Amino acid sequence: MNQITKTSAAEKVMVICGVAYTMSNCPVRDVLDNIGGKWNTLIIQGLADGPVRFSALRRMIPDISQRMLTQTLRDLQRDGFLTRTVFPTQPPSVEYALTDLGRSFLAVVLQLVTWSTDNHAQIRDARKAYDEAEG
Amino acid sequence: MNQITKTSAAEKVMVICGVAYTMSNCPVRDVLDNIGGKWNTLIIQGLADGPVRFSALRRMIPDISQRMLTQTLRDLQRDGFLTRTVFPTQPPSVEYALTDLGRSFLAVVLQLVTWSTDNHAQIRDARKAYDEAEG
DNA sequence: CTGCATCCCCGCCGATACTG
DNA sequence: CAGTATCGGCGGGGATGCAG
Repeated sequence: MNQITKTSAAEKVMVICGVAYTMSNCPVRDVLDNIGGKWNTLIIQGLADGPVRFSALRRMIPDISQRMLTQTLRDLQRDGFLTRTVFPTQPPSVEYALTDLGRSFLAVVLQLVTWSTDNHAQIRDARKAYDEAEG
Repeated sequence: MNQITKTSAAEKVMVICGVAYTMSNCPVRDVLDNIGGKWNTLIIQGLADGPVRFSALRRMIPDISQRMLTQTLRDLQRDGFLTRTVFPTQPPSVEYALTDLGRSFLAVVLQLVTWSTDNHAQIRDARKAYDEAEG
């Protein structure tokens, strides 16, 4: 039987591709958090061409609040996707850059972008048809 | 300049890989909604081997509430990832199955799973190192 | 320039109870 | 069996103001 998640006596367990994980140590969850967030993938893409300073990132993604920029950058740094280097200038400047892990992840993100654009029309059509049918 | 999103006079615009979208018609957003959700990818994987009935899905993913199962299935159906077929038995039975689009999407999800498991250890280590350094 | 703290809204999601 | 309806918590994320 192809069981995805199961509830054992004490601990919730999810089975993905035949391997069991708890909800808290599931690798897919860890990655999903870095994909599902509103700004994560945009920031990753923003760093694709090399190190970028904080204020430059803000200009690249004007819609983001600096609160979310700071927070998302910290999350991504914590997970090892990017590095943060502070230059002791006056006023200080901070540069963010993808790590090897981050570049590897960027490849996955770009595949996602490719698939999305390739199939966007189909999704929109399905959505429209569904909404018209149900009302 | 590699601008990701820009704010024009009236409408917020995001630029991904050189192409501009509004926040509401962005293809990546549409797909991200189907990836970032808590249960979407699990359900997609649950249907990998063929059509599955509602109650069978519940058994495959015991942690999910039937509220979220119903809702996520409806969302995925709306976007054209799966079909819903009702059999007029007594009591009624409903079968869910991936569409071609859904199977295509499943491939993306599986690549995500692969990348996650391959790089899980590295992420956990980075996270641990970060937490120990900062406190 | 970069970042933190605070307030607050809103949508996801869980729990529970009820229908054809 | 396969839903729907309702309530409520919790967290993501926006707006604003302050600090080094």
